[in-house]
Parts: sequence; C-alpha cells; structure tokens
Amino acid sequence: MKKNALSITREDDFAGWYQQVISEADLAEESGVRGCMIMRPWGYGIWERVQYLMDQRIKATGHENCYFPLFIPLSYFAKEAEHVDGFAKEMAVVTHHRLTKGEDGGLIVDPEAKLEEPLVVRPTSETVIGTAFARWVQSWRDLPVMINQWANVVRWEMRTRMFLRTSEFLWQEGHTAHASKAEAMEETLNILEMYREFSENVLAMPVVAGEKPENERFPGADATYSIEAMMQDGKALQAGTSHFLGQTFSKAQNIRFQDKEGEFQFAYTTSWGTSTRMIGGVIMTHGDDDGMRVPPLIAPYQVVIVPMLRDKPEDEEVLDYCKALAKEIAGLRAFDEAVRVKLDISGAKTQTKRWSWVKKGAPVILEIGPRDMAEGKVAMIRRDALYQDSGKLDTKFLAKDEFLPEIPALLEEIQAALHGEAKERLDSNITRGIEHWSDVERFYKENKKYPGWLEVQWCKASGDELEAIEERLKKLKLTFRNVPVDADAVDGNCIFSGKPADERIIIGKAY
RNA sequence: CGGGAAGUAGCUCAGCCUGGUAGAGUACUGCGUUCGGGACGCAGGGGCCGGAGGUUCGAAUCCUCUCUUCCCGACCA
Repeated sequence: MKKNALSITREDDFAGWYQQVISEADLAEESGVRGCMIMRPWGYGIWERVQYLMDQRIKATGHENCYFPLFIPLSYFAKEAEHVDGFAKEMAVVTHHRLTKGEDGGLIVDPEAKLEEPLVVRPTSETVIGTAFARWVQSWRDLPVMINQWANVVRWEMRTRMFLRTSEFLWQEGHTAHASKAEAMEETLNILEMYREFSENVLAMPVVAGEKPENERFPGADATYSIEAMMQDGKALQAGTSHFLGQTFSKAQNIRFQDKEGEFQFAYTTSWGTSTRMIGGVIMTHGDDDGMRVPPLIAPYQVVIVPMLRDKPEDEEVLDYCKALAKEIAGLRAFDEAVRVKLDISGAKTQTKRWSWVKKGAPVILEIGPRDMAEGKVAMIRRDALYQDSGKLDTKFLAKDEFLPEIPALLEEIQAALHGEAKERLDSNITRGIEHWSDVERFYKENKKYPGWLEVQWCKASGDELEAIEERLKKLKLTFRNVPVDADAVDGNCIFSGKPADERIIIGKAY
C-alpha cells in the first residue's frame, strides 16, 4: 500500500493540499499580520533563484536596476484618474509619524503627529518612477530609459492566499520610456516573450502568452499582455504581465522631450512585472501528493545528501565519505553553474530527514549508509519519479564513480521531465472547436472537477458590449484569460454574437 | 466588505452545551533496544486556553468588543 507524505491529496481537496504543501515544505507561514506571510529559507531560497535568473535576463535585454522609495505622496496618484481608480480601494496609507503614551499607559498614535500629506505605501511605482522620468528625459537623446527595480509592494486585498495574493508581496517592476510608439510596443512584446521563456525554461511552467481584453487591462494601460499558466486543478494563474501604457502616463506626468526637429513630444511608456506569485504557480504546477517538487534550476539545493548515522563509531567514517562526496558534487557544473549540494548533518533521524527533503522537493536525494560506503555506492532518489510501479519508493543503488559524472545530465533531465509533464497537461486541457455558447455552458457543467480552458473565437468587444459578455461568463465563474499571440487564424463565427470572428481567446476559471 | 467555521503545548486537536487545580496524540529531552519505507519501551520538560472588558465566590467554559486564520461570495495589475 502506497503511503504519501501528505495527508491531503490534490484529488480530495486541492485548496487544502496547496496549503499543506506550503506548510510541510517549509516554504512559508502565517505572520499574524493580515495577508502577510513569513517566507522561510526554503521558500525564500527559491525566490532568490528566481530573482537571480530573472535579473540576468532583465539586464541582458538592456535594463538597469535602481530603487525608488516605498512611500509615495498621495498627490502623485491624483494625476492619472483611471490608474488611481484601479488601486484606490486597496491602498495602505501612512498618516502619522509618531507614537505616544495613551491614558492607560499603552502606546497610541500621536494625534499631534499627523502628516501634512499622507503617504501611500506603493501598490506599484508608475507614479513615482514617471515623476523621475519627467526630470530625466529632456531630449530624444535621453531615450529610451529602461529600468527595473526589485521591491516589495502592498495591496490591501480583501481575501488573501499565500504566494498567490498576499497584502505585501515581492516582485520586480520594469519601467521604460521610448521616443516612438513602435519601439514601446516592441519593448512590451519583448518582455512578454522574456517572461514566457523564463516561465517555460526556468520554472518548467508552460504558459500561454497573449493579450488581455480591455476589461482585464492594467488601470491606465493601452494594452496589457500576460502569461497564463494552468494549475493542476485546471484553473488559470496569471504569472506575469507586460503593459503598453501609450502616452497616458507621460501626459499625466509630463514625460516630454524635444525630437530631432526640436518639437516637443510625449514619450511612450511601458511597465511589466512578475512576483512571488510565480512560486504559487510552481507549487500548483509541479507539486504532488508527497509535497513540493522544485525544478532543478530554481532549487536552492539540487542534490541533498542524507547520511545514515546511528550514534556509533562508524558514523565518523560515513560523514567523511559524505563530505568528500559533497565536495565532488559541488565541483560539477549543471546549467552552466556549480551544482548546489547540501549535506544534511542536522540531528534529526534519517527517515525524518529523507521525508522532509521529499516534501521540500529537492530534485535529487542521496542516502548514504555504512553499506554504501563499503561498496562505493550511493542510494539515489529522484524526486520527480519517487515510486516504482509497485508503489515502493524507487531507491536506486548506484556505483558512486559512475553516478557522479551523470549528475548534471540527470538534473537537466529532471528539469525537462517536469516541464514535459506540465506541458502535456496544458496542451491536453485546452479544448478547441466549441462554436456555440450553449456548448460552453454544457462543457463546464459536465466537467465540474478539472475542466481546464476553452479556446473560442469571438468578435473583439469593448465597453458595454464587453461588460455584457463578462456577465455571461461570470455566471459560470469564468473569465477571459488572453488572446494567444500564436493562435491560429480565425475561421468561424463569434461564440457570443454569431458574427464572423476577429480572433481566438482563452476562457477559464482563474485564481 | 457580506455569510459560515475556527483560534487551548512546537504541530493536530479534545475539553466548553451543564463554570470548580489544563488533557490526548505527535514533536521535544534523557536512558535502553532497534535501524535501507516516517521504529519501540520507560522516564521527563513544556500552557497567563488569541487579546481586552464584563458577569460570578470562582471563567478555557457564559456575555460584549476586538485581532488573526480558513471556506463561500463580492473585490482583485
């Protein structure tokens, strides 16, 4: 009888399973502050890998990092009405700068210390960065400006879920200003492609890249693009967005330059971001009933060595053997980096340690006991293929000297296997060819549990017309995800209006 | 922000209805026996029962307020 490391399976209770993975894999925990989480070393270590590999890509595409303040004067938001409408309901605001002793001796906010102008804790930095851009940009020679910052932002969400929607979250936000519309649009799409490539190759999380319909746009944007990943319950997770802001923000913030003819022009701006939400996506893409499975590229440790110690004199020898092994592995290179190896010398029992690394999802776990040492072997567990068909743990006993040189290829194989599994799931759960709205309703009624997505043809709608369509979708708890950039040409009629369609669009339930 | 549930040992929870010295499992510490699929025995340590106020001789238990978490909605770049 196969026994899994978690007590809640994905099949029984996906939401409960998700929380249990986070807790059992030591990714994060509650902090006592509404919607704010503590990221534990394993969870934060994954984020650091994401940061490192994303940062390389951001810099390779010509952007530079900088840092803007956490606090934004309230008045900055007043300049762009649509933008502030989008965020007004979820802003944390600092109004005082001092505490004092209350009548009962406890600390209270000092009413004497009220700020002249309230400060908003940034929900995103378009306003403050745009204000700086207005100073930085005077001439066409100053363009383009291409910057990025790694920061925390705060959005006072009504309902929060760890990693997916927290009040405070970590992200990168890129902001650029360009002389021409074409160049800004090119940047927007280049970033979209960067996000798609990153998600596929680094997170092993296949996505659909496409444009959001008008109702899903970033407040103030002319166009919003997203990458959408499919979770194991068939729901969509927006894992990154790239916005073409047109001249909306440059006009509001006066980002103006003189062109080669000496004429004043407003710049075209973009903004784009990915956040710690991606880790939630990785959990729901790769996790299984034994916990997390971390793709090797973002695993803080790719190989974990668990020595089998027994409080006996030969422990010393086993440890020495393991230390030498760890040193050899650390000298290997995979994905053009040194292999990250951890020798777990904590005092916990061997079995406890093994299952703890299984739940954390370390890609390769090596158990080394006196017998292995004597025979020059390692006992190897692949996290992406834990069990034999019989349901037994698939521990492979391998000759150390033959196994070691294979580690880089093994890690690359695991990375590819995780991607392949997820890609298969994504592809087989996008249903095409539904032509009538009644069939959409039937489809989601018949596939209650994990229905996945539909790709349908429609007439690009906006305004009231779009709102009416949205209402129809909402009754089935559906939303538009995006219009895939690589979709086939249309060859049919709009599923909503029956008129000849303009484009293909993805519909699904979303996080 | 509306509806529901919950907060008691590190963790999972019982006790509450019907007020009277704080409980279990697990984890932890020590000793012994074990050891390649989460071992077993014995002995220990560990709590202002989420917080504040009230009722009472007496509150984990009853009442009020508040904070936090989870589920369902609404909201959500």
